[in-house]
Amino acid sequence: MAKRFKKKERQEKLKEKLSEDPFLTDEELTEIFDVSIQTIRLDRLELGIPELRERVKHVAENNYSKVRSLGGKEIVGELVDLQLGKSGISILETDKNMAFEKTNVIRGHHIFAQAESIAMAVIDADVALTGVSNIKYKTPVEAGEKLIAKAEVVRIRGNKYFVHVFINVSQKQVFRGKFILVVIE
Amino acid sequence: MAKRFKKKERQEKLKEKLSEDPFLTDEELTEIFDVSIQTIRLDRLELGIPELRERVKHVAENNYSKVRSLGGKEIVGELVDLQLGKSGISILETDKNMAFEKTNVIRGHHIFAQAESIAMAVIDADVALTGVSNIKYKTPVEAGEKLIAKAEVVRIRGNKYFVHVFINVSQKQVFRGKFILVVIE
DNA sequence: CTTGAATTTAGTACCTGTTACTAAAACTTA
DNA sequence: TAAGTTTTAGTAACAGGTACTAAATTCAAG
Repeated sequence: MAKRFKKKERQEKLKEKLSEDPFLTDEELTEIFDVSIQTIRLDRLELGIPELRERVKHVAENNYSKVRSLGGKEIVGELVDLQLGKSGISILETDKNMAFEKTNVIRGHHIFAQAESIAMAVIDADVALTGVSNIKYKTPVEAGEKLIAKAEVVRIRGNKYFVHVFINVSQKQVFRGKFILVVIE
Repeated sequence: MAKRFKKKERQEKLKEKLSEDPFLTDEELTEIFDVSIQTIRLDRLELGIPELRERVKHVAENNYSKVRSLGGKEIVGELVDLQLGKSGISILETDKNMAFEKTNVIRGHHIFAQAESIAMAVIDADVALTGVSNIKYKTPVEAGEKLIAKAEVVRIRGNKYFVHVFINVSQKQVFRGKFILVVIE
């Protein structure tokens, strides 16, 4: 990696490199492009690319909230109504990060995660999800649409809870699922 | 926030604070606990908590790969075998981040995401997930276990693909699901 | 009340990865 | 060859630290 490009080409490659790996220091870039560190800095300045620490911080910040809302301990979506043991409603605002790039369609597991987590929220206990059946994605959801999930406990048998979840986007149903949750004592 | 604690209590709170918000500088912590910056540093040293930049970097690094594997464009899990239009196998190493804190049981949507994404991978096209049925989580998966997902295309009808996915943990089946995928032209 | 240990504070030198700035050198191109 | 562009060199300063030494303060027990 010691080929010398001229300015424009180098700056293109620089952008590319940094979007691939935002963790590269100016010094490491020096070696990649075989120019002085000043040149790298001028390039970053011209391209409006912030310094390493800022880049890392952005990656961290973006994903910090993402992790909290998908994979974190909190429920996916915002809980707006809850009658413990009976029913609950949550709202999830979708965005581009949850969608396929080309089609802008929300990835299924985000919808599933909302459904799963509202189902668990209505049961106030340590719960294991052991069975789900009869899931249906009725229509694709686009980034930006607001998902409203309603969960209802329909039957309790021993430590097993049967919960139905329906998700709507402005009156139109986009998802339904029947969950079987097992409470762990 | 200017109450003075003694060492042990302060260190407990410090750990808590930083796990809530790892972006706090020593200086900000000084204000929170109303002690000198040296004390904060001693505390971090004793508790083995790295400096701000390291913390931010860790958040960024963790999520950089996490986002690529959950929510990102790539598939969830590692693709180890693929016969396009027919079948595929992926492996997902689970960890604590994917699990419930108390029970150490992997959250359902991670398993679902792996299943969904291997199902989509076997169909080489822009695909929308419109229907899933007959999902079953047979046994809870614990953090650290390795999930092996096998997907198989069982029927094609027009632009609809019927895919079965089975996920095993060391021979034992933990999940099965039937997906209906619609190819977008 | 005093002595000794634990705890906290103060201060210095040094580190990394930078910004901001000045100035010189090296190459293009007319 | 002169002028302009691009690159390099070098300096001071900054944030957010580490690592270390030493002094001041607090606390507990005799």
